[in-house]
Amino acid sequence: MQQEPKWRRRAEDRPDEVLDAALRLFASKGFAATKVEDIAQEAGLSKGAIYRYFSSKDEVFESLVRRAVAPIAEKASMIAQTSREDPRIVLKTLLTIAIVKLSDPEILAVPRLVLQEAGRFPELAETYRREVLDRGVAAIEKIVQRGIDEGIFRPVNARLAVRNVIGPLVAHLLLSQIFKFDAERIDSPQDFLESHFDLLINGLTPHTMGEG
Amino acid sequence: MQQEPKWRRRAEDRPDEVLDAALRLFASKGFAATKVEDIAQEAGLSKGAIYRYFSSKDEVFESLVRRAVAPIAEKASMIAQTSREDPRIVLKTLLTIAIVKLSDPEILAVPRLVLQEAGRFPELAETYRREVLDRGVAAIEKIVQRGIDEGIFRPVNARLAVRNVIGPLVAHLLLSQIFKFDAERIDSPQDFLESHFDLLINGLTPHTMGEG
DNA sequence: TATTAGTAAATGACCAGTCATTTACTAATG
DNA sequence: CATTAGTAAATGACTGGTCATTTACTAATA
Repeated sequence: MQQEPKWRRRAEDRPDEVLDAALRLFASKGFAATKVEDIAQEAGLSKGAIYRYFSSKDEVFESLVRRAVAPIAEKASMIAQTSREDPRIVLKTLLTIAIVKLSDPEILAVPRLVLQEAGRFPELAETYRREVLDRGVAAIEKIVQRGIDEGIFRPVNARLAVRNVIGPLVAHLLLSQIFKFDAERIDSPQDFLESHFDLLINGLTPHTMGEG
Repeated sequence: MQQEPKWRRRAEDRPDEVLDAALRLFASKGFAATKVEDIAQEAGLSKGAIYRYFSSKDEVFESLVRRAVAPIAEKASMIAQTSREDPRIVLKTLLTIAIVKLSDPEILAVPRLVLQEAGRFPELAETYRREVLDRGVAAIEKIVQRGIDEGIFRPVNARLAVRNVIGPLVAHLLLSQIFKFDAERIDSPQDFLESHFDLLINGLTPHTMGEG
């Protein structure tokens, strides 16, 4: 009888599988604490085989980040030339998408890792800043500015207001995902989003009566 | 002629000096990439001497964090039973203090490190959450709640609103300090603070006319 | 069979932690 | 006060283990 082969040649799929495995491990244990052998095992491969596809452990990490960055960068650019809809709706849509995506630990892992390892991989951090942060921030700034121009928002500094849009989201993720803050009380993403959006829009809205 | 001694016995000062040195190095290169020998050199000591004061590299890190946490925990507790002043003023004062402190990279380094190494030091992260985050968040929540009770703020969910108070600050630090975002354009802490406070208070203020 | 994906074992750099030894300081004693 | 015995602080060479990377070989497949 013919034996099943002990392993198969699957050169096409290997690189992505290695990156998937590495992401899972880096996310839970961090870059330094993850051995190349761990990655190999998680990917169902031998250690040596990793080096057929990646020249070093560092390169695994860099590839990982670049793979994740590419689609985000595209999406952010599209948002920039966004629809003519009410900017309040656009903001809420964006925030909803962002919180849904980032509530998945696997997705949150990449920005977390970039942040974590920014010291050891300054070029990578720079790439991430340029491809993701710059574009994302620019997109939001544009939306806020349009709201101001259309008289829907007060004439605030749009660039600085961006921090008020994304900040609470970051804080929420930091507290709930990373510091396991309030793990018992259930602050659902929906509740948070409602609260944040309410405060944000109320803060941006011109209230024609002067302050007391 | 009498030689200067090659070293001096200064057992009193050593531990703090070691922690100072470690903080500087951990902050710039991260925990894993910092060798015990590096710390020793930075502290003007030999590697072996480190082990007279700390039983391991891990313990150096833990001591470092605990030393930094203690005074913050105290301060946060005091803020909780805060004055009867206008909660808007109290919030602005708090935010001002926070941004001034955290704009010093040496001070920001500790929460950054805790965040970075939360995976490898779960107990430490837990301690930090309990001693710093829980108390800080509770203090801010109390202030917001008082504002609501006194009719100065709208009846929002105070616990969730905390994220809108601290979030933009976190985002600002993340962008400016860590990702060197906008390093060329000068978004001074003051400008940011003004913008944030304006949006925050406007968001919290009840505007008696109904919307639209 | 030639080529290439893959394995498993070897290599060597690196580094946390140890320890035998040296040096600075202190206190007892004449 | 001078000598010296005692002790704590500090050194730096060394060790043992851990990995990232390399190499020598083997199995799959075109």
